Amino acid sequence: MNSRPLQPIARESTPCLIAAQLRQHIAEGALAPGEQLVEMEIAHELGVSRGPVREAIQRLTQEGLVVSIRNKGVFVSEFEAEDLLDIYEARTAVEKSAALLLCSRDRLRAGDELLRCVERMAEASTAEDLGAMSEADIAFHEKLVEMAASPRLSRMHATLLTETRMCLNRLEGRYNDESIRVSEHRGIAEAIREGNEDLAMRRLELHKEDALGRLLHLHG
Amino acid sequence: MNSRPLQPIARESTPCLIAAQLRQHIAEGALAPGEQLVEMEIAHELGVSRGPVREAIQRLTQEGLVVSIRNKGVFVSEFEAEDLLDIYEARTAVEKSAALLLCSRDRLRAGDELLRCVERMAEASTAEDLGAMSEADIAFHEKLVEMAASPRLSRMHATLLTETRMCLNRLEGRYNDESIRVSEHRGIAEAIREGNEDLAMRRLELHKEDALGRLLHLHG
DNA sequence: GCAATCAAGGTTGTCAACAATCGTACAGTA
DNA sequence: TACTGTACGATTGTTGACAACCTTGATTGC
Repeated sequence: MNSRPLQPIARESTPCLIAAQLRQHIAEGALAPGEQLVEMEIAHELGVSRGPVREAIQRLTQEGLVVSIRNKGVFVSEFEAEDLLDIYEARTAVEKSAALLLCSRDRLRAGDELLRCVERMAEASTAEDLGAMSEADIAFHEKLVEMAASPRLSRMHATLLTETRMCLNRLEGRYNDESIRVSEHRGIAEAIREGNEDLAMRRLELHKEDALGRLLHLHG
Repeated sequence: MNSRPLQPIARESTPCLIAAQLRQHIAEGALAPGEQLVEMEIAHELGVSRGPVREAIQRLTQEGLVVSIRNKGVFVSEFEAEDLLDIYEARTAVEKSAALLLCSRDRLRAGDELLRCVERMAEASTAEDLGAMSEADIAFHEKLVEMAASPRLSRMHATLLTETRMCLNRLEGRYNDESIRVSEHRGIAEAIREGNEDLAMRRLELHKEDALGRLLHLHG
């Protein structure tokens, strides 16, 4: 059944693996905003030298997940209300563009795939599993952009999604209208499936404002 | 007259300076697509060790300006027709979002500022200075996003602009309807100044398709 | 003539040590 | 008491050397 029995081996480089691990820790909140990342510490913990660690941290710096202060250290970024606005603004910009591409190319297949993501959200919602809920939420947006098959949009989106995860961590379990959250996503998926560009745009815009409303309400 | 007599000093780090220099060389075409960048060579040329150079190159890799092949080397990215589509798609996504922000915030000031950029384009056009023309073109788009005051949109856009520069280099002096190019930009600026969101969107979309049409015509 | 093998060269990947810089605590002085 | 100067600790910034790896070309055997 395996169409490609032998896949080209391409084990990722050490810095890449380290960066992925750190990224996940930050997204999950294991490394809290404001916390310092010490090169030597991480290096010792992973059993490698400072070089690869330094390279990994530098990637996170460029992604904006951590900020580096010369001769002082690197720290996990802290988000202000301003940043929340910016993250969601940028993310929506990318997703709108992706949705437009899908509408004019893969409508049906994309719509169905997204509806499948919505189903997983609904399941998590009825199970009242908030962690799975957030994961499914993220997965929906990831899929949306991924299917647009635009390397640059995807790359920009990946960073924004990590930042979104960081935001969602902060309000984990603190908001409760999960049904709205599910139906919003379903609305977007259906609009794309129907190829109704204007509707998809409006619903993505609404989704952004809704999420921001919730986040800023908790933040302020 | 000086409101801030003492500005906080913040000289950029060595890798940052190196990256900027390499980026410019790539954008200008001094480092042609496909060409190899050898760490040791660059290090020796700049009088530093491989460390900072490596860090700078790594930034360019993450920006997608160069591709790195393990144990072989890093090479300036080569663009296929597919990439041209992707670059302009992503760039327009960012610029549309920026334009919307400007429409609902800074309309008049932004519009005027952009019209000033258009003036510089027009001057370059009458002087038939194609280099200045391209620079003014880029400056217009840079200003557009910069004024939206969104750090994330700006960061994404910066990379896309460098890639755009690389594209424009290839057709320098090979297309001639400069008046259309100027009027397209003027149209976008005016739509923003008037706060006409729909019109601005349509004109940005048109601008993208026009540019792509020219580029792909020369490419294929 | 052709294929497989082997060696050489070059490039990146990794490492440990050293230098530069910054923040802080503490003592000294007006 | 408040301010200045100084020494210390910690962290990053930088360097040169070494190891791993891939590519390439020549050489050998068939």
